Amino acid sequence: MSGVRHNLPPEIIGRGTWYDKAAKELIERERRLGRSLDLIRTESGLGASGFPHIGSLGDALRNYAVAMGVQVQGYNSELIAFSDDKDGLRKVPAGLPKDLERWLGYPVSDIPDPMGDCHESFGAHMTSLLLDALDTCGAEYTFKSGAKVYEEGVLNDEILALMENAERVGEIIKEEIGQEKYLEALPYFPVCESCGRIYTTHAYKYLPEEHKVLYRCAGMEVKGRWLEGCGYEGEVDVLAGKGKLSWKVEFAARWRALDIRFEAYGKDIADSVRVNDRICREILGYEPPMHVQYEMFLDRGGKKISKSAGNVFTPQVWFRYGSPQSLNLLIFKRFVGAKSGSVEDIPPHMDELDDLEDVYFGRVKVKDPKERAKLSGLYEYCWMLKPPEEPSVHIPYNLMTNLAMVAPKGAEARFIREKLRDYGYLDQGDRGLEDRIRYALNWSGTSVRLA
RNA sequence: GGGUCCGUAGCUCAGCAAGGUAGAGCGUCAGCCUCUUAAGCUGAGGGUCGAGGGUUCGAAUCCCUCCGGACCCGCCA
Repeated sequence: MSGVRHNLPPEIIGRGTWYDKAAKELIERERRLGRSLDLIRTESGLGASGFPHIGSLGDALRNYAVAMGVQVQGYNSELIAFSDDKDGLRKVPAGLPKDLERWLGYPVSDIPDPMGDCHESFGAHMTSLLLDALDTCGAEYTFKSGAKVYEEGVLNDEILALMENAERVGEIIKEEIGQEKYLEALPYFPVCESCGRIYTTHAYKYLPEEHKVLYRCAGMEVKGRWLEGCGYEGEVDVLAGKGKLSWKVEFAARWRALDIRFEAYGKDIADSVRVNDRICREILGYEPPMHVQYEMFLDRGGKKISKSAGNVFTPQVWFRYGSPQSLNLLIFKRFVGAKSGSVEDIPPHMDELDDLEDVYFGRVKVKDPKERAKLSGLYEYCWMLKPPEEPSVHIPYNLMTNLAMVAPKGAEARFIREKLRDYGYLDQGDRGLEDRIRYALNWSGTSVRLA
């Protein structure tokens, strides 16, 4: 038996992807913890204080993918999409009127919609952009508004526990990240009763009998800029939904109140998650959800995508040039690694999705069963486990854009279709061709304008 | 100060979860095809997998150390 392979042939888990492995680990962990397996929830926090970019969508989709993996294993799951719309406005997003500055520090759910009166608030508008993208991508979720959650008192048990143990909370925060602020301050931001802002208040004393905090509107430095408080001294019932928990403890409260079992997060909030894990376990007595940390989306130059740098790349931009499934592919194909997110990524992902489709439909043979399962499974995840019955027509994206660029004005679609027929691309049908033509025309139109 | 990721062909990267004969695209070169196009097809060349150690019958893959590059946190969220 010398020289033989000692490894047993690997069992393929679920659809063979990373998500299936993670889902299996998650279920095993829950089983070990002795918790109910009736409904396994994952969560994603939706930023509501700026235009959602590709990274915001990525967070939600990754967490949704793990929920799908749980379903593949035969269990019920659900993604909670939690809008952080009780957060204050810290900065006026690029592209919006400067006079929004007067709303800095106000909860985004209290600021009027600056983009017409189509939504009930600034936060609602931003949130809806992200939810639209999730819908387009085919994700299913249960939506929660942070502001409403506070109003409805969903987190009240947790808020009481945190206030009553505020001293211990402060110690944990100091131990984990060295920040001493919460040795003094309570981890709660009241909305100032006088001026309406949330980031200018400083909660300094808790009255347990009345479950109220005393605060003063003292001002705070936000994003390198001093937000002057109005000086008001007041008190607020922490169970009345007139404020919010600091992020240092809010995750923990959400996890327990909403019974969250898994949450992936970007490395920018790694410290916060570490603190929240301890708060959740030690103060709230709830074993925190399983976590996986992922890398941020970077642009082609390796820079963090930021609104101020002007390299914002939104899901809506992607959908102009590529299919929702190709965007899902960008997000799903690697979970933890760094990745770029720019328009340059669209053509290769459109082509790569075609390759995966060939594997899924057996038109391309992959010898290694593990490899085949992984590629085929990735394809299914890109379609949110609802892949089409028939493959679409496959045409290299570059060819499409090339034809689009030379097509005569006014007859582009007909020209492209005729050329493709001549080239023999349409012999097997033209399923999905209309979309591909639209993407290519959008692409070439933009390229021409840029040139 | 704390943490994460990356380093594989000229370029951009995949492969690493779950160890089993180093891959793709682009570029280059040779040829073919085509109604001119950043189009298409066939083939070729090209890599001590950042360095060193460890585990192993076997390491790009797992572990440790180091080097180089980048990012995040140390305000707030």
